[in-house]
Amino acid sequence: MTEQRPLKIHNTLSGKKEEFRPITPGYVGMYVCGPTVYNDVHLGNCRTFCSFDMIYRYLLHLGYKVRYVRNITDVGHLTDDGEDRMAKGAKVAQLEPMEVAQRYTVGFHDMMRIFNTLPPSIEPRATGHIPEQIEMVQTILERGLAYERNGSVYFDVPKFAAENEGVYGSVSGRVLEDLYTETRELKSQEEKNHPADFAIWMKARPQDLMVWNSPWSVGFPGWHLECSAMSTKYLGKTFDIHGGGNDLKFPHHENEVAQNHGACGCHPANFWMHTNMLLLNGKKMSKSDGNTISPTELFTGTSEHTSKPYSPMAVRFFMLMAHYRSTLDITDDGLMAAEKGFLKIMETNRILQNLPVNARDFDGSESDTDRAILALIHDAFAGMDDDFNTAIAIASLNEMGSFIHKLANQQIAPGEISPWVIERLKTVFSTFLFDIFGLQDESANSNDSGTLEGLMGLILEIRGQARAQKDWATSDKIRDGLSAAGITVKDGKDGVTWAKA
RNA sequence: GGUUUCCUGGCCGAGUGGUUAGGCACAGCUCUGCAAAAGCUGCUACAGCGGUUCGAAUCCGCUCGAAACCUCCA
Repeated sequence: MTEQRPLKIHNTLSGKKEEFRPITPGYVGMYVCGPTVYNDVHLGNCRTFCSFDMIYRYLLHLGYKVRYVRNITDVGHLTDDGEDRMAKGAKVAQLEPMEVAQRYTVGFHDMMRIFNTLPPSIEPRATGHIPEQIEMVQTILERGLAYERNGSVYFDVPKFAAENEGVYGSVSGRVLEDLYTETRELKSQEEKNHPADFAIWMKARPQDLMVWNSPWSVGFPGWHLECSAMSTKYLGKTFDIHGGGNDLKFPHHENEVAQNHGACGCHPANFWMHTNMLLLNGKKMSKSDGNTISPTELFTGTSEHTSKPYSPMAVRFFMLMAHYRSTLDITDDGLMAAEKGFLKIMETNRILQNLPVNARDFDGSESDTDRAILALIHDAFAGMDDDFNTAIAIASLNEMGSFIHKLANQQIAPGEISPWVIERLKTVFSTFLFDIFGLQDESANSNDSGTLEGLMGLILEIRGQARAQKDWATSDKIRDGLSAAGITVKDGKDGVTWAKA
């Protein structure tokens, strides 16, 4: 493994950017909390997973061997009324709980594919790791950090906090004393010694459908336990990066740390990364209060919040324009700007990749233009190295784009940019756009593009003949007709090109 | 109520003690048969009030406003 460039990552534990050093040089273990599959994925999930997809891709780009684990939660989440989420969905739809999980897992995977995210290395399911979770409960009990009450097992937060100073609260920044006084009055908490305690094993009630036998009762594992058990199983007791949405900091991640710590006496992850929320109308998107827009609605333009459909890649680009730790407000104007920006940068890339590289033009020196472009390339990577700042990288690419267009328009002389710099530009652009940002050229990607190319070639040839004869009526009729069909004709100095609008 | 974060130009959004981020929109120009595209130029902002500093949008304090978490949520 060769030396990696210094990479800075914002660590929730310290609240600062820290230089990233993997436990094993060249290898990265990354765990990201995945979706609970009891409903269609919503956009907020997509932003988080797109962000971590970009992070995963950049780590790969840097040459790391990454084991990326992202779980599927198909049991254990309790709803407000204490009912298991999977069971609730099942009752509504008259389906087996696992049938519900399966349906939404498939839907989730479809959506991830639409957003062009790479699949994780391992995608463990909570229901597939019940024995591991039971084992962990046992270990925690043996270490005296949990207690059994009527068949349920609760994690003893005060005891844990007393024995491990500074650990509980390290993720969420919460002060233990505050927790005791702040925790709201919740029903059915009588069994707990302390309001801050949480269940690691729940005894089933008659209405619970997804249950397993355990030393304590027939029941099911607590919500936070699956991530502890599965991250340990696949990444080890301590691994490099643990990620998830901001809203999981408390209680989920805090309790996860407590469990891992309680079971093995060590901190599970060196770096905790949290993505920020997607906002709609200035507020967090939320499943429960209806302030939401689904990815499908975004793609079809059927939401009241948008004026037109936006393609998946336009949406992905929209997300990339903001830093992953910033909140991102979804607005129609913002999406429109992103869509334009996306189409333009893809077009710039197409022009760039078609630029001829003529070695004879190279006079052997490094021009000011060369240096300017090289500086921009440096900026783009420096932005990524600084906590994955995609906004900086995009800004740098746009500035490179200006040079590319000028070169293509012969507004700067071909000799002003060295051939090797153009080659470098080509590599940098495709690396960023496709490998790191995970974008796809949607216009190139339709099945009938070959047919379309042929048709367009013919049509534009006819138009060219009309123009040569100054038959503007025919020429404009073709242009307007194509425009109406969604194709923009671009007359350039060296001929005609076209693009889907 | 407690904890934390944020407030950037018409809009979206980076950044951060001293230099125009970038995009979108808009205006003018170049090119063009016209238009589009592309290029060039213009638009130079950091919620308010104090303080620190040679210098702050960037650090500190207060105020206003917003958001997140404290309860399932990415």
